[in-house]
Amino acid sequence: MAKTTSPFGIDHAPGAAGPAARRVTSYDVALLAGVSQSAVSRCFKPGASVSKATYARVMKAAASLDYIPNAAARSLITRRSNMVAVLISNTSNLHYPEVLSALSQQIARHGKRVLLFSLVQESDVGRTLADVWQYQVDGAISVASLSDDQVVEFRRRGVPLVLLNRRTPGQVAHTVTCDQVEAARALVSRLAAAGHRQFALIEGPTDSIISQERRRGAWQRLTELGLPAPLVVTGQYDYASGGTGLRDAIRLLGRVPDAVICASDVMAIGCLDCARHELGLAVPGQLSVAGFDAVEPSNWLSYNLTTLRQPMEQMAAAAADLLVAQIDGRPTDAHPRLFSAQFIEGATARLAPLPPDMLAA
Amino acid sequence: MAKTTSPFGIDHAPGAAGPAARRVTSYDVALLAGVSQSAVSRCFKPGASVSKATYARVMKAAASLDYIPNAAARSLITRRSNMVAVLISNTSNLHYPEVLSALSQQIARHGKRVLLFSLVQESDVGRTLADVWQYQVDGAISVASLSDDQVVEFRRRGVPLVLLNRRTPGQVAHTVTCDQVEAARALVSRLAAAGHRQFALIEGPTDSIISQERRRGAWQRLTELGLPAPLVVTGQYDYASGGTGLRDAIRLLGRVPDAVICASDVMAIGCLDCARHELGLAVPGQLSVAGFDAVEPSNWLSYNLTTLRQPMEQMAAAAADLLVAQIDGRPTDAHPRLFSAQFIEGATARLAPLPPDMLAA
DNA sequence: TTGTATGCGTTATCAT
DNA sequence: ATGATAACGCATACAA
Repeated sequence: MAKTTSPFGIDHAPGAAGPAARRVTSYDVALLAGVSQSAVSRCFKPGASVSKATYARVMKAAASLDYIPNAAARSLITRRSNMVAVLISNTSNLHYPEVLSALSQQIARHGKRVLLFSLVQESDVGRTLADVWQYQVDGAISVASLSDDQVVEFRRRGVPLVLLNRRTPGQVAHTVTCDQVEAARALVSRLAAAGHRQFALIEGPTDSIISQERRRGAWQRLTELGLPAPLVVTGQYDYASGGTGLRDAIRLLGRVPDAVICASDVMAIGCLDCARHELGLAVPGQLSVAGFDAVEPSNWLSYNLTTLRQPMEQMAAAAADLLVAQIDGRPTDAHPRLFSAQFIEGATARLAPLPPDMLAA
Repeated sequence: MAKTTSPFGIDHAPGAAGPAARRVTSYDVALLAGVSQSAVSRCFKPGASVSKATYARVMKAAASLDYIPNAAARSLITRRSNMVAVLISNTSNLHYPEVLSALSQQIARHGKRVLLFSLVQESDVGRTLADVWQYQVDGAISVASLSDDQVVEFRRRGVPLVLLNRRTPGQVAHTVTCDQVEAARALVSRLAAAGHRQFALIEGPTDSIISQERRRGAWQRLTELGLPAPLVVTGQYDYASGGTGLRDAIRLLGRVPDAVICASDVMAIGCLDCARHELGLAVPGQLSVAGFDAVEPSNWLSYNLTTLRQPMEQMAAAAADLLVAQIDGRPTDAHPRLFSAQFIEGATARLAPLPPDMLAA
């Protein structure tokens, strides 16, 4: 605690910091407290059998030595690292901050920590997985798409896995998702009821399952309502894709569509800006625009976007709970946790009030 | 790899997943390869002394057994966990995603992984620190403010530390920062040169050092230029603070200021939206607005904000390099890594071209 | 309740 | 280049 007197308030270049003064172990504490090492160990295990007296002496000694149990050593014997791997890619993940901080909070509630595997591309999972095994994580939450083989490998290695907002092609795994099909259907229903007929969809990358489901839902509902097939263009979930998507749609369609549904808010915002500032279109006067995710900017005055919010907090909590249940060996049924998106009316789409049963359609 | 035939493609509830089939160890590999366990160990250590022949046999055996070294056991003896703690709060950190993914990439370049300590409040550091010690991380990067005592504790425990975009009150630590004073000065210079006289500053939380430096720089330069003192109001770095900040400023000032400098882009955007959509002010006609950070939305057509970009990629790389240098015991001088912000002209502030020497002032 | 002894899976040391 | 052996720091079964 003593402050030094060098001009920098630092003795040496910090980091030289004394050649790693031997670490304080439970033996040191035991010696000082006059008990055995196992007694010390027990004192740090909640619900162990220790007398008040020794507990007090041990804790006092521990405090005076600044003793803190070594998680590496502990995990070697307990086979619990208290770490959870989170696989996530920033590029294809729209609410990286919300998801990650929500996950981190929820995982911390269970006394575990997030070991972050941040992918540049979602397709980098393969190369990353070997690292995941090394670190002996207790489980993993993937916000990136996994192949069947990868899911199987988790199972084979006995590492519990939960997919958040992703699905696997074939293999069944524990998943926490938001019902994208239902959300897209509800959106189309509302727009159709307000008189929109010609739709355009600006999608995410073709391999994005979420985007596929959103398209499927929209398509389904349009068909049911007997409306013309939507024009579909592909984007990258980013701002620029919204603008180019709109231009492409108009060109291919030979006219301005009645409504554009974008697979992400950021694309919807790009579309909106392009419509208003570049094409001079009135939104929602001449064109309705809707997005997905309810990211923060969608709520800003300049946009006030019509969108659908996923209950991310709850989903993160569900994912953490589900994972920890598996880790603890508690029975966990395989059925997917499915949440519903919340419709945010916004002001970028012309909407008519609807009978409630239609909303659920 | 064999797929099962149950209706779910799953044998049991996944996660039951067989009672933790005994882990494959280096002994198993040694046995299969017909060598000693130490031979196996050496094969996984880069630059160890192994013959081509045994290396091949070991690797083959390892592959067939799916062997992967156990990081917990390794770190116990090597005293290297290959994990770096990252302390960051999402609320007070404006570019959480950029920072975090940049840090993760850069740390991965050094063969290490990020153990995430996501704080709800920056002030939660204290409670979090005990966890950091437990996990035996090789070092830490803090994007949250640390007290002097906390910095000292890192040193005492021999855990290398780098502060990213933060400083400590007294203690000197390794820091990577962006020169906020210079940035604010440059901004004021440009605005003053274009004729703005009455400034308002919408700041971040009073304990935010970054915000303090930005104010100091702005104030300094205004004084030098003989301009009236700016009106200062405090916000929370969020969207709403921008609007309320602007209203307060106008009320306290009795008029609309010539220019508002916001301590974050998000506040600047809030200010902008309030000015245009609620107060009906023309920006930059009647009012100039500028922000800091160049977050993605600042670049969107609806805003096109005048702001200053911090070179986050480079800063993250510098932080990672600096930390790893300390971890590896390489000499590291204590002088802070100071980056310069890049001026983004945008279209929300009336600007006049300036002689280049004035920009540096 | 407490202490003794053993093992977790690896790397490091030291012979050979 | 290779193998035996000793740590690393802790938790646990068992004896006391």
